[in-house]
Amino acid sequence: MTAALEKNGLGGNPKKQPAVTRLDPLETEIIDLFVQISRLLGQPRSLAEIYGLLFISKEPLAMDDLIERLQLSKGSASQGLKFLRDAGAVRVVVVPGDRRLHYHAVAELRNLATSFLRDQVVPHLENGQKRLDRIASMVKELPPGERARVGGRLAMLQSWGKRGRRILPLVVSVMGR
Amino acid sequence: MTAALEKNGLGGNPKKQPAVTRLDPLETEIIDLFVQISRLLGQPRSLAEIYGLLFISKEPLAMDDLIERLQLSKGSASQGLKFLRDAGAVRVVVVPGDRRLHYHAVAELRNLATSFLRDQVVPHLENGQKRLDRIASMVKELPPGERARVGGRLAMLQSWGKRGRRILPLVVSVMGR
DNA sequence: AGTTTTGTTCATTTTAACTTGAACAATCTC
DNA sequence: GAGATTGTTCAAGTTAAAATGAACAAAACT
Repeated sequence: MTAALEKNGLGGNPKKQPAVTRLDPLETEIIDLFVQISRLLGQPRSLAEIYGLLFISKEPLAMDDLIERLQLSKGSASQGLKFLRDAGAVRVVVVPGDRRLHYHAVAELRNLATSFLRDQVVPHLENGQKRLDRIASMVKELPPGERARVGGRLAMLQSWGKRGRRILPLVVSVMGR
Repeated sequence: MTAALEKNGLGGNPKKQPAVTRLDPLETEIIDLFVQISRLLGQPRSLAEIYGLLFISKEPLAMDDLIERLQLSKGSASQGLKFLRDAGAVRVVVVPGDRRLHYHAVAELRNLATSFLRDQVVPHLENGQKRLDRIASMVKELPPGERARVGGRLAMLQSWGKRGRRILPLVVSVMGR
């Protein structure tokens, strides 16, 4: 265990180092909320912790800060921030006089929803569409009896896909503004 | 042995054992489609396999059939069917002259979407709402300066929750009929 | 140039979720 | 009522996803 995060007492810790600035109860509660959301959306916990802390922090934070306060490994922090950057959920902030990159949370729900759909949902739907096309061509080869029955099921699946795709703009519009 | 799953096409395999009544390519493809959807929705693969095979099967299938054709353990099959039953995604069919329960897939998208939302999404939202209330009461205790800033963030979260809940009926209506 | 700071990558370890199968219960058959 | 059939439960095992941390690269000081 690295010295940096050695002691972490809940009991008051001396002045000295900026030290293990523990999360206060409100921060903890907010982060837990994001962790819960991340489970619903199937995203890893560390992402939620990072985003959550950035969301509630007054000042932009550097990777160091996140590592210390959330007790993350360097690797998790780096990868998590990369993901959140790519998803447009956090933005880099340059703090004068500090070489480290800082981050703040993008809090516009519309942006978040849009990029989540674009990155996590749309690819699945497209992939599913390809698979459906393949299935459709297999069904054509079936003997007539089978073809009728299986064709009915196929039609259902196709309609599901269509409805799924119809939902997307709707979601965006409700999240919008 | 039920007649339903006897034939197996694919390179003829000797008589003797009923053997691994393998899935034909179309069944495989359909099941894979459901497996993919299950990943998007964060449900276990075995659920998708069971539902997928029932979805495309002409006749209702017994647990035995599922175990044999999907190579599942008894435990997975039993638990998977229980879950699907509870979720309203499959229904029990009594086949005269066979003591075993059989199952067929409920294919109405509206039903599926509704019970998915009810079981998997709504509880999260309610839980989140409770957490938000707890957070709101913590924010009240804050010194005025902090309270203003944090209050702004809190308001955002509350509005996210509201929008989330507004989406639900919308989804149901688009999936409906 | 050398040293320190900042950040990324990726092979390994850990964790949480899923699956397994043996024990058990309930019901039917003879 | 002994044995077979059908189905459930749950402790233990397996597996896939996520976290770790050491090695590395790039840039910024001195």
